[in-house]
Amino acid sequence: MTTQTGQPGGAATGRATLKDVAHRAGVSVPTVSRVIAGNYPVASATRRRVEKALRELDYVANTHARALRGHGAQTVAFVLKDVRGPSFAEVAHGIEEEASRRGRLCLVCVSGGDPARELEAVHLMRQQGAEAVILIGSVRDDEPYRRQMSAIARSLHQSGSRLVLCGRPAPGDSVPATVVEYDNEGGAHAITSRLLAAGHRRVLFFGGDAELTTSAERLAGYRRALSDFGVPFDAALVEKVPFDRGEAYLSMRARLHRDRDFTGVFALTDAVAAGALRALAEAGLSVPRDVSLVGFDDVPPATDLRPQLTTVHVPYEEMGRTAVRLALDRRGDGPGVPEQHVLLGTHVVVRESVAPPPKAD
Amino acid sequence: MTTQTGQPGGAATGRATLKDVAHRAGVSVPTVSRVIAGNYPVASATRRRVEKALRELDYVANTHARALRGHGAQTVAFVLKDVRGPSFAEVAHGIEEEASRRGRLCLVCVSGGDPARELEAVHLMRQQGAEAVILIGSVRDDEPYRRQMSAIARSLHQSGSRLVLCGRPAPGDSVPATVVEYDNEGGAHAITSRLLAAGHRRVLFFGGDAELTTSAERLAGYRRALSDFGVPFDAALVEKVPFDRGEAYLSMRARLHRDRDFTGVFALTDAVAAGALRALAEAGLSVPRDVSLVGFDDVPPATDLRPQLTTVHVPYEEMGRTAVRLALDRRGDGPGVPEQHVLLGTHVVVRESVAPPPKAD
DNA sequence: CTGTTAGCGCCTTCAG
DNA sequence: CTGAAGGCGCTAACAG
Repeated sequence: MTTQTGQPGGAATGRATLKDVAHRAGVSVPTVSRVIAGNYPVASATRRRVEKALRELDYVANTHARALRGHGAQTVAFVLKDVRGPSFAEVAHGIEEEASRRGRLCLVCVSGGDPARELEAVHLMRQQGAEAVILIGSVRDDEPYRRQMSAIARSLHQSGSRLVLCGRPAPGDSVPATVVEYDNEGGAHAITSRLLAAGHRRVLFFGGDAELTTSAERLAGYRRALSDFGVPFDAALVEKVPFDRGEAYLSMRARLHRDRDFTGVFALTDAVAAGALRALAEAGLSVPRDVSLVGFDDVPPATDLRPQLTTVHVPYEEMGRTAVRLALDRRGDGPGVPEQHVLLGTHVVVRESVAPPPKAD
Repeated sequence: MTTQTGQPGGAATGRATLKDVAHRAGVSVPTVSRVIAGNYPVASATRRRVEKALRELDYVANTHARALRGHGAQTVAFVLKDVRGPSFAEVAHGIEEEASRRGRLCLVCVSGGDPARELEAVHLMRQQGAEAVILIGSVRDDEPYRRQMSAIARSLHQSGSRLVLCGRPAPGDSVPATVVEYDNEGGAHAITSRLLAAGHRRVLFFGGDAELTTSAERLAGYRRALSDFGVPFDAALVEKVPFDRGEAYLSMRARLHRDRDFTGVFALTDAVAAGALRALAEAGLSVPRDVSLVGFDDVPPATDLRPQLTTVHVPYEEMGRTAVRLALDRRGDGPGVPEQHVLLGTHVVVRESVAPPPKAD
């Protein structure tokens, strides 16, 4: 590595170091360092020579050496299930924008929804000394989850970093973590209420693995709305289907083959709604004339559907931005009052997919 | 930092270091290192004590120190315009999957399409000593671009890293960069030919900034198809519109207001097609009965459109994977034969949005 | 089997 | 204004 030829300045291979630059400029290493930092007096003749050498050798500082020396790595890390999901992508975008606004680089990992992979990713990020580790998306909220998150939060906290939980529940009180959630239950309540207010009484809750917090919370909102309207809950109207548009299509097709005992559908996500819509259309059912349909997420493709989807807006991008902001601004606080919890609002976006149920009930 | 209390093992703040662990286990630092590496004989009694201390102190290695010591940072870096674009997201996913399969962490930056921001990102990534720097997406292929990319490629190459250009042209020959492109021109030719073969003669080329390579190449394919079918090119049938669905909608609405002098539309991307479709539908034009419409990209939401979009499939995810694979496998090669160039194939996916033009021509 | 020594690239004292 | 010395955390050589 560097110049082992004895000849100063004849960089052979590898990146040029301060030493190489110093040799070439005929000065000492600290002088070069000072020219770069610019926060110390250096004779302008010297400075010019150094700057020339810097340019000629195409010098770039070594972040690792810098991180080792003092100021840790200026990085923000995050883990998500899959960047291809539009809602995840929005969160990621928010994180990246806010991080880069603050001069930070981002580390990403995808977990594919596998908790073990997520843990592994966290481990790598811890090794990197990331300033914040942001974990995104729904989980099974069980004991192991809480225990693990608490442990991670504490480890990170102790090493001067911060765990941020985004769109997933806090693992318990007095755990030094930042939690940024959005109002799943409220959004689900509001959108279900729309359907109910329009006169629907048989509303299919379509999609979701009840084990996952997102599904559970949306289901809870659905049930509360039902109860507000005095409509009894019917377990037969809860259809369990994966998050995916293709699966959703198949699932709705099967359901329609079995029965059509509903006039409204609350799809767990916009993508699921898209799949459902296709099955509905193929079955000769018109939305919203025969069946009303709503989604959740308000991702851009929701406006490409015909009819355009009435759905719940979730501030995903803001969630990402907030995660970074809170984690970074909180740095330097002592161990006092370590928890932080933010709940972002959601709201219904009315478009074209809801109408009163058909008369012939 | 670390344990300055004099009391061994009483880690106060900051992450535990090998020294802390060594103190607590009553051994020397290298011994701990050896236990961790596991590639050296250590007495099992000692090993157990060390492992206990490791656990108790919640030790994690410091990547920066490791990177500094020898084997550089095990990271792959990439820059893209915006993760929210489905096609970009697919590339990103391919990169992340392949990188994590090889135990690498990913560094990301978004540029917003601004070359200056992109350059800045590259600089940061160079400082990080990333094993590969992958630049994704369309560019203006001018002299400054080529010069800059060549310079970056050479710098990176010299420091043992690698520049990968993904979905953008090579900056010239004998530049030590890896280029992974896909066949824009061929895809555009094929899909335009579909329209032409169905009998269309007035095909609107809808969307795109001709300055950008992607647009230019797709336009070239369109023109070649025209020429193959003996249809004269008409500049009035080239509508310049941004990549965005919303802009596309507005643009198509305006166009339809002006004239309807076409029976087929080749939208530059699926998102643009979605916007166009909406305007078409609102104008009372049925696709494909009145107008045929095709897109490019074959992203998942293309199947949510009604009718489902006939489009060109682009292997975005594979592009990402290939980028990582080539960059990492090529490491250790000498300076000989440094260029690498891969052109991935594209193909038409026939769905429902193309039909013969209406009879009443 | 284990400890001592040295140095990766950088920056911050401290002396000139 | 500039150089010499030391150390961040880790690992690879060498001793013992």
